[in-house]
Amino acid sequence: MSATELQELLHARGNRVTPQRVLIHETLVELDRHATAEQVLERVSKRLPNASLPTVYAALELFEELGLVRRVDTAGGAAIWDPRTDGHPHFVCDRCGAVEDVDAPLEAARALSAARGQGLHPSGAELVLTGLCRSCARAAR
Amino acid sequence: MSATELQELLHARGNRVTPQRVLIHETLVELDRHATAEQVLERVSKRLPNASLPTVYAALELFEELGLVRRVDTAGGAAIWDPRTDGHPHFVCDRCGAVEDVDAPLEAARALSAARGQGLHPSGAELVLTGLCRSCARAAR
DNA sequence: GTCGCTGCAAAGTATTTGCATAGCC
DNA sequence: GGCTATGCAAATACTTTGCAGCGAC
Repeated sequence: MSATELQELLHARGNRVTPQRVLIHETLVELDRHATAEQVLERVSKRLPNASLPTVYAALELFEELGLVRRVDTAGGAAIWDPRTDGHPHFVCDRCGAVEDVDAPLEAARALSAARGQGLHPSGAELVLTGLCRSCARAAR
Repeated sequence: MSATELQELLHARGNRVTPQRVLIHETLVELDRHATAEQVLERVSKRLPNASLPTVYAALELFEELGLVRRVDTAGGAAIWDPRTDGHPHFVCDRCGAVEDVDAPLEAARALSAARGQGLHPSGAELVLTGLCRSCARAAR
């Protein structure tokens, strides 16, 4: 998504186009990879030294409503914000907490329809695998 | 799992059989439903007034290693501990945070093998759906 | 000019850790 | 009796909230 498209999206909802929001969005696009709020701030701070963590959280939450990012909660550690729009599973290392994308489709269709059958109104699905990442598996041996 | 089996399992690993552990396990079996650490403590406290939250966490973590419960992290809210041994998806309400079991199989086979193909060593999978629960969907209208 | 957004500080929530003591083995 | 698990308190990590001032529109 371009900066122009972001502007239109924000205007359409009556939200203001602030340098912080533009920059945070740009950072997500540049990273092209999930990141924690802290990591986003780190990059944003280079060009906007006074930016704050609450602002980053507010912007990410807004972007989530806009469908631009997905928030993924990883057991214990910090949540990650993923700019990939396709649903894909994530892997979280039990030992070091590292998060990695898993290259596979999501396969949540049956769960979603089962949930609807139970009277729920699901809008999203997250599949999180846990275990040991490469380096931690090696260290454990 | 019976209390006797728990004892054997603990002994086999060199862990002690304490009243707290037995009671926490019993509570999980009685509940037969996912619960937060706080909810477990609440019930345990009725019979063991001095029981503490750190002890509950320690026991739940131990039981997780023993394969007796699964920890499920729900966005933002407290983690839940699920005594069901079959993998099944969970639904978390975006608005009120309520957690509900989804009655469907897990379907993580492709994700698991993809992860292995990426050199990871997955040992578990959690599928979490988000959206609005019955009452929140009704309130939103 | 108005009103939403930001930055700062502080609060809040969930979970973990340090340490002395109790109690299982 | 030795040593692990417990209970208490405090620390930690992450995220959210309150509020005054700034700046987008």
